[in-house]
Amino acid sequence: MPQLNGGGGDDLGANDEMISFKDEGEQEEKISENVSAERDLDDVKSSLVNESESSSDSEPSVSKRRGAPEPVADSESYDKARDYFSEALRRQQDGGFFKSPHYPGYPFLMIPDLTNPYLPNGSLSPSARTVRGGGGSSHFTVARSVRHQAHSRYLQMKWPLLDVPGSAGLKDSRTPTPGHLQSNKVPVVQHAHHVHPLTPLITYSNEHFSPGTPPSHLSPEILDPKTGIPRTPHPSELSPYYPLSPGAVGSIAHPLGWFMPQQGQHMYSIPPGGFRHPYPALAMNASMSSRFSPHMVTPPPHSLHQTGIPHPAIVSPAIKQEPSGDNISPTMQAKSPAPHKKEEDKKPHIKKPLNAFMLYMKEMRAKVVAECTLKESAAINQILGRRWHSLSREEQAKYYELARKERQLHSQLYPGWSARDNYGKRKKRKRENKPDSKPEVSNFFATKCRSFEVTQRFSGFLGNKPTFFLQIYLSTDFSIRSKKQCVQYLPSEKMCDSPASSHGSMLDSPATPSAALASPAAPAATHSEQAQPLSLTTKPEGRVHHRFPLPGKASGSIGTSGSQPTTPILTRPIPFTSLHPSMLSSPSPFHQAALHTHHLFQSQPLSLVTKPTE
DNA sequence: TCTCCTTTGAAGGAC
DNA sequence: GTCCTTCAAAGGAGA
Repeated sequence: MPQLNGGGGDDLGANDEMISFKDEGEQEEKISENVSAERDLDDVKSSLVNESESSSDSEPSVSKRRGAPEPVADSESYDKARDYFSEALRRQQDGGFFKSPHYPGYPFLMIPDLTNPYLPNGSLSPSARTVRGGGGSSHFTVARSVRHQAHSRYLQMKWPLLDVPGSAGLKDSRTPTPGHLQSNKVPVVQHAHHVHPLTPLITYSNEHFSPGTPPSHLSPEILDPKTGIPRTPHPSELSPYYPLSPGAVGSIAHPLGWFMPQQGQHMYSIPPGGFRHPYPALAMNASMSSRFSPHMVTPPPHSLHQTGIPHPAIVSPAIKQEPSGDNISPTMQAKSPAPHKKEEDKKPHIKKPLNAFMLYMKEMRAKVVAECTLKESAAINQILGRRWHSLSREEQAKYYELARKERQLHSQLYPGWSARDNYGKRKKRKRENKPDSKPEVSNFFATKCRSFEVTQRFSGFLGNKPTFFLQIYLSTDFSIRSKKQCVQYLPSEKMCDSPASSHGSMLDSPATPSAALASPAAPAATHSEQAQPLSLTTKPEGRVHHRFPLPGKASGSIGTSGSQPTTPILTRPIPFTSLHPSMLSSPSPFHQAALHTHHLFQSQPLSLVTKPTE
């Protein structure tokens, strides 16, 4: 019998896409933030719900839910969910995936949200970017779904807590209940800050920061839920290498913070032999008194080079060859007309200030490399991305604050600089990949998504009610993909991965509450241990799990980490054809699949995985 | 030598 | 207002 435990493994096809549905632990106040998003999709829902509309009156409104979040879990609700799944499956099989009102070519799944009054529809994303388009209503969690950045694509869904009534109707009697759940009835919501039993090398703990940083769940409001701007943490929470003063423009840096290796390293790459400080000239001019103080962040243009040391954010061939080159401010250069191409080429390249994640990466990369013995940055970045999501609010807030300071200083140093200035300055990108990006995504489901498979899995208990996740596999055909595949997570990397999973899954990162706190615009769910209905989000996991190597792409798709074994991460999804006969009572294959796989009981969030059509 | 991969976030342009 | 694209870092890998 196929299993879907992320901890085990199934080398998903090179084009597989996986979506992890995680418990975000969102608070009910988040619901109000998503009302607008829900409205935006009302028309779509209304066109899909049909008969379900008639029963909508019985469903709690958003406001009601906000005021009196009371889980609704009964057989009728589940029947509705089943019907909606059936409808979703039917439409999908008909080639008519749900269409986004904003991007008609972008499909999304509409998942009934019948049981989770806490569900902050639309606030599911680990990043603000992926939140867009999300939404839902008291009936639905609309999961929109396609993100395409560069060549990464993943579905995005949000799944309500599927609270099976009494666990009688649907819960398979064969589904064993984990002993620890039976004993204490504690929801098996694995929060990211829980140390993974197999991950002793987690490095993003408070050890890097102030030792007194309280647990995130004790101070869950460090990010402004409205503005998304992280609240300035207490200085004691901040990295000693990036001391920040709350509310102050400037701050007193560690006198030698810029000179310290590793954690105190510069923010911008510099030529070999360069100065290891983000703003060396300023640091020297200011005698290291204040790295960000206003009096020093607006130096005269020529001061940038008066020391002969280039700004680390400036990368120019001239600087690389002649560090003491011209004295013209890069801003002035950027603004000055460039009649000749050669002159343009000589313009210093003022790099973008690093964002919070980049700062985090810069700091943690070395550790991850050391711990995981990985060298490929793509793989390292995947791990870092996971860890980033596993960070507590406070920890992430530190980097957001750092990034904010960096941007502030950068803008003051180069007031005329625009990120647009760097467009096209990087190594020539393959423009040929650009046109196919959106069309590929737009037609992705219509042409490549053949079917999907669902596995319902026991998650744990909320109170005394069993909860379940769904794991959905989308059958797709990614033969159109031609890009080189990056390395996948491999078993040996598990030791380096985030402790998101309670069972070693590298795919699901279950119950990572930081899914919503990756961005300051998406305040994190708390790490609260209180029993909240599980809301599920998605993660772009699938690309790193390759089940089927693509023709001509095998080298880059499976086990490209050299010595890394190629043990599959996920087991093979359950095909419809393998459904147990006893589970085929429902007319809906979707339902059948859900029922059939119900006996799988691992404490794992819903995951949506696409697989290539064989 | 150049580009891709891979991650998240910020910024700017397009609509 | 929303969405998309690009770039920031990193270094191995492939073309």
